[in-house]
Amino acid sequence: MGHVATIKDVAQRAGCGVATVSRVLNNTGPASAKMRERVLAAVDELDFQFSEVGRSLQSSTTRTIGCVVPSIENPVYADAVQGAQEVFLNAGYQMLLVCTNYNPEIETHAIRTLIAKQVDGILLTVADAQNSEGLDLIRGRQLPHSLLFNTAPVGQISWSVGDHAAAAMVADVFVENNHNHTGFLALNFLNSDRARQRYEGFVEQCAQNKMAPPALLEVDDDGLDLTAHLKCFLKDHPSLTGIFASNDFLALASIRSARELSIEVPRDLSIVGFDGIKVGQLVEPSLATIETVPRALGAGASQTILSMINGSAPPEVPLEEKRFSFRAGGSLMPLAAESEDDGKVTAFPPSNDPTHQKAKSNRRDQDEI
Amino acid sequence: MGHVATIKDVAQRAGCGVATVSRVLNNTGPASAKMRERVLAAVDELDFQFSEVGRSLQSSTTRTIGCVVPSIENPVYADAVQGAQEVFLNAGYQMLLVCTNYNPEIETHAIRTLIAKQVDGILLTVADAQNSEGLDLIRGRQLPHSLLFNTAPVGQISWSVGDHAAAAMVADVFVENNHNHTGFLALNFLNSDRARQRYEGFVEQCAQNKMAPPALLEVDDDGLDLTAHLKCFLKDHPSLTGIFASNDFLALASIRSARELSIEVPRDLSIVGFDGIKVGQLVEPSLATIETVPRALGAGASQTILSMINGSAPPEVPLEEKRFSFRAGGSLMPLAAESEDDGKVTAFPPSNDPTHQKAKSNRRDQDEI
DNA sequence: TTAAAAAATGGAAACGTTTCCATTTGGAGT
DNA sequence: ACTCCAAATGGAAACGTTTCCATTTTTTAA
Repeated sequence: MGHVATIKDVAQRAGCGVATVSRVLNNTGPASAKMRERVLAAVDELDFQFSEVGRSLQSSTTRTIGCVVPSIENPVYADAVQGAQEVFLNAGYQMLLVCTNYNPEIETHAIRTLIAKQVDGILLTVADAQNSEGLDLIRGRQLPHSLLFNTAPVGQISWSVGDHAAAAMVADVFVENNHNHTGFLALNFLNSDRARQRYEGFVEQCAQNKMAPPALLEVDDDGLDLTAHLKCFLKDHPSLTGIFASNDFLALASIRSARELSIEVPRDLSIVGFDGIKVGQLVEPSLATIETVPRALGAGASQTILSMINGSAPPEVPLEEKRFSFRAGGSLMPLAAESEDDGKVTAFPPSNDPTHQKAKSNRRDQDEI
Repeated sequence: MGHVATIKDVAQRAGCGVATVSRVLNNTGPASAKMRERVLAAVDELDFQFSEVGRSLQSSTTRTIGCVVPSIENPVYADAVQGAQEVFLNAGYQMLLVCTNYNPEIETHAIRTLIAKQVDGILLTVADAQNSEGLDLIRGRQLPHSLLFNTAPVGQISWSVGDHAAAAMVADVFVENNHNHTGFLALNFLNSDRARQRYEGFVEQCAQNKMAPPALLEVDDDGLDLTAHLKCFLKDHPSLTGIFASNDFLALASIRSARELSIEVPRDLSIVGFDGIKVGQLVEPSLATIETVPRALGAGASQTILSMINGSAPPEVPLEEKRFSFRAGGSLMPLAAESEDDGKVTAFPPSNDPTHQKAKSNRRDQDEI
């Protein structure tokens, strides 16, 4: 890597001062046609390009945005990050990406480094928005930023799904389909405040709907040993007819595990996912789920940050009903209505017993195309 | 954002010169205990943190790596990027990510900007490794870099899957299962040299195996109108019994479309995918596919770059057989052997006719757990 | 032709570091 | 008390820009 040309080299070659070169190249301030030409020629000959580092030092702006998310192996984050990246790129910003793997220490350290690198803003999904060292750092510096996916503390901007309300909607869907005994399947709560929000929303709305309190199955890794967990879970809760999985992968894995246990979905067990990943529509049965718009959230949050930087009007976070919706699918089937409808359901046929043939309404008209 | 402290502020507060502060904080050079303490106190009081911009200017190193990929909506790239990011982060580097959307202009522009930002290295998947303006730029500056997924031009390092050989393996699998009339399903070739490599490898090995030359179905978007395309395709090629989809999403979409056309997979049509995405094992039928190790490739390529930077020994690109393998799955079923085995197959029962009941070997023993 | 105004140009400071080198300080040995 | 040496310290230059301001050149008007 032989010496790479600086503005001084250009100036020398063009026989002028550096100020002139700067003016010509940035089109700031006057320059004679002859000078302009000589400078441009020199630039060409030397293959000169400004050093953004020098520029950043002088302008105290880096045209770089930090982005901190738990993981992009999860397509929800991947989509959001890509949406954000696109918005930033169009605005002339590049994006430093850090995946924290749900590890708060990495999160804090990454944010610290991003601040040191003088990013112009930070887009982030933290493990816990109520208690994030990194977030405090950012606030302390008054750095333009926006939360993404996190449910924001009061007074904070956040582009979130609306997990509480979305989960409540799932409870409503279950009750409409006569499922009163449900379960909630989650990856370990420690990971994220989103999972907790979903659980809370679901539990509360179940209560509201006079459904049985949902049983909780918390698994600690998304490996394929879900089958064993599921088996125990269903044994412990024989009256259970529907499971709300806190994300679509978990939902798909559940369907697979159920199949292995000779439990047919949705005949013996209905399953509803969360996120609305693309592949959910390709499989059989198709996945009933909460459809979200991660890309739009990512893009919106980015625009919020950009507007903070250039002082323009920030975009509004869309209303909740625009941020999620229920997507029907073959993994959820209505249960035959019980005799007593609004009271507490007392005796319930054990639906997860594969030998027990339930009234088999063949309705699959939901969203099958 | 009130004035953020610089090393000068610290020096002033500690009552010493900036050089001393630098020495103390970087543990480079001597400092008395008393001085050390005063500096540390000042740092604490002022909440001082070095500006990496200033550092970069002085050291002409940014501890930042550029990463350019087509898209992270594709989990293959997402995994690779995340693997890379992790390696970089552990080595103290952060990663600037650009998604090009398969657009060569964005690619070139992004690389130009990354160079201007003085990244210490670039990890990239280009649209066409044989002809990439951005790649030329990088080579011109002799910037540490590594290709990822691209099949490298001679003399170039690249962490690629080995698409040609992997696709050839699919041809072998098909022929072993008595599928001689196959099709190749691709997203538009213009997108990537990888798709072309796979097609070539498949075609060549089909010829090698004395199979019929594969029919090509090139679709231009991964929307859900694949059904119409597939219908035409199967009508045009009635003897076709197996399809090699150039990625797993396409494969899953094909299975879904087949289902819509009342073609049962694998009974009426076998399908093999490419990539080995996680969800392929969760669905029914499970997806026969080429399993790849994108995360490992991303990590390896990163280490290559790091070794170029610090002069250590670069890791070896693993042998092809370590980089991909065939994963059996329910979407592929052996065909009943034909009478003439090695000659060209002449008359073939139209397998895509759903009324035509083929010998139904129920073998699903492949990798079903 | 000359004066005044306008345009073009370059020098130098500033941005926040690190590091070289010269200077000062502190101790140990006499 | 003095010398000598090592340790500690600070000033200043350098990294690559932009921009202020002073200076030089050109143009315009009289």
